[in-house]
Amino acid sequence: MPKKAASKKRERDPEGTRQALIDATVRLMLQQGFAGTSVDMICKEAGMTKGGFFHHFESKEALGKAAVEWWGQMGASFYNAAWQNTAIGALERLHQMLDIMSGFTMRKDENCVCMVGMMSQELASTNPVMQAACAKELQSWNDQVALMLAEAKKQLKPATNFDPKAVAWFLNSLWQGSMLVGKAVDSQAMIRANLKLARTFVDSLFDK
Amino acid sequence: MPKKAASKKRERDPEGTRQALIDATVRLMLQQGFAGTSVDMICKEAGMTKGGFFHHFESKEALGKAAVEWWGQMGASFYNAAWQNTAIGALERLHQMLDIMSGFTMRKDENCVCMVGMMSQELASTNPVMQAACAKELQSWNDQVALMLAEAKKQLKPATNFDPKAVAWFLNSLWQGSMLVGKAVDSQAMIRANLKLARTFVDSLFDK
DNA sequence: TGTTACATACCGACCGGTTTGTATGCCAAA
DNA sequence: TTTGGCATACAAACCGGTCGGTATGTAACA
Repeated sequence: MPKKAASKKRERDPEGTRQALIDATVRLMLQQGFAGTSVDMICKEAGMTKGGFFHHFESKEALGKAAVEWWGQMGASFYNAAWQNTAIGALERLHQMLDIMSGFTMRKDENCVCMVGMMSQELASTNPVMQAACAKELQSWNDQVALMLAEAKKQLKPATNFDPKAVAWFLNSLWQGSMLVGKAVDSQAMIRANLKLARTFVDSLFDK
Repeated sequence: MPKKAASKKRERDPEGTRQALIDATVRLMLQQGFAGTSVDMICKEAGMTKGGFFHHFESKEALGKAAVEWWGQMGASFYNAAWQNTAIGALERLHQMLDIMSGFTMRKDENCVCMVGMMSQELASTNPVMQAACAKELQSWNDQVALMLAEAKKQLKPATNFDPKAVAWFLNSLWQGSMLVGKAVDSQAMIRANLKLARTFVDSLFDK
């Protein structure tokens, strides 16, 4: 969403340059992590020089934060197809979300990995700024899922009482862990199998 | 286990020095990750100099591999209390394992984190040596859990048929993801809640 | 037992290259 | 003519790893 209407053809496109830097960061850090990715590499990947980079971001950390936030928005825009689907019941929405997640494992030449999970694992215990940024994204994902679970509880008979937020954290953790383990054992099929089991777990929360 | 009886007092202790380097590595990398931890820092932490370090390990990567392997042995020695407990049934052994995992969240001044998970997340996609080392540890954990699940299947009536290995990967992923998310949102209680839900999930695989 | 010969454990200076970040200046758009 | 976007050049610290040297232990042999 550009702040000014891009009516004229712009030769200079600071907003685009900034986004190009974020895109390059995501691409590289998803492969190599934060510390393993240098500002020089990011600049090269984005077709930019260091001076230009530091014009847009005051530090590497600030860029990392921006990249995590962008990843969160990006993700939400995918998940919204399920989250906002008021045409179907809450449990079906959860199913649809799991299908979307499964879809992430199907892309050719692109592994199913998460920027938030990677930055959390690497930086959460030493970098408060990045930790807060990651926690925020995980929180908001969780809130959405908990919302659906709470709604499903109203629409259906829960088999036993359960805490929507706790179950959401369960699914959140499973998802992050699946991507982590999937990368190590190099199996996207395992991630899909996990999501299938997650579906039966969610179903088992409700009667019938 | 020294090769020769240590009857005399030894001033030099290469085995101990090597282990001290591994210990220091685990301590530091658990906080800062692989790339975020320099060889100099490790040497300082272990009270050793760089020259000495490279006498014991040919590279930083070799040390990382050794640290991951040591972590795997360390973990197995904890889990064995459950894995090898032939006095109880397989499902009870699974319960006991989940309790052990829960215990990891209770330690003061020590977060519940995993060396294997951290190295996987950071290095699996760029460093084949570390990826293989991590995959091996995750595999062997999984094999042990799958074994218990298969045995439980024989001892009890499964509610529905399930694949022990797939369920083991599910639990493995949940466990890794719980530690990851727990670090980001700074909540060991959430990890414990996840493990409790894992227990009900495992129980739901069997009738009654 | 004393001596010689050698292997092992360890030290710390040093190397080339890379790191994040800065200082400065050019050039096009407003 | 001013301002903002970007490039060039540079700084100072730090990186993994090497190297020459020393201290310590062991084995063979006289």
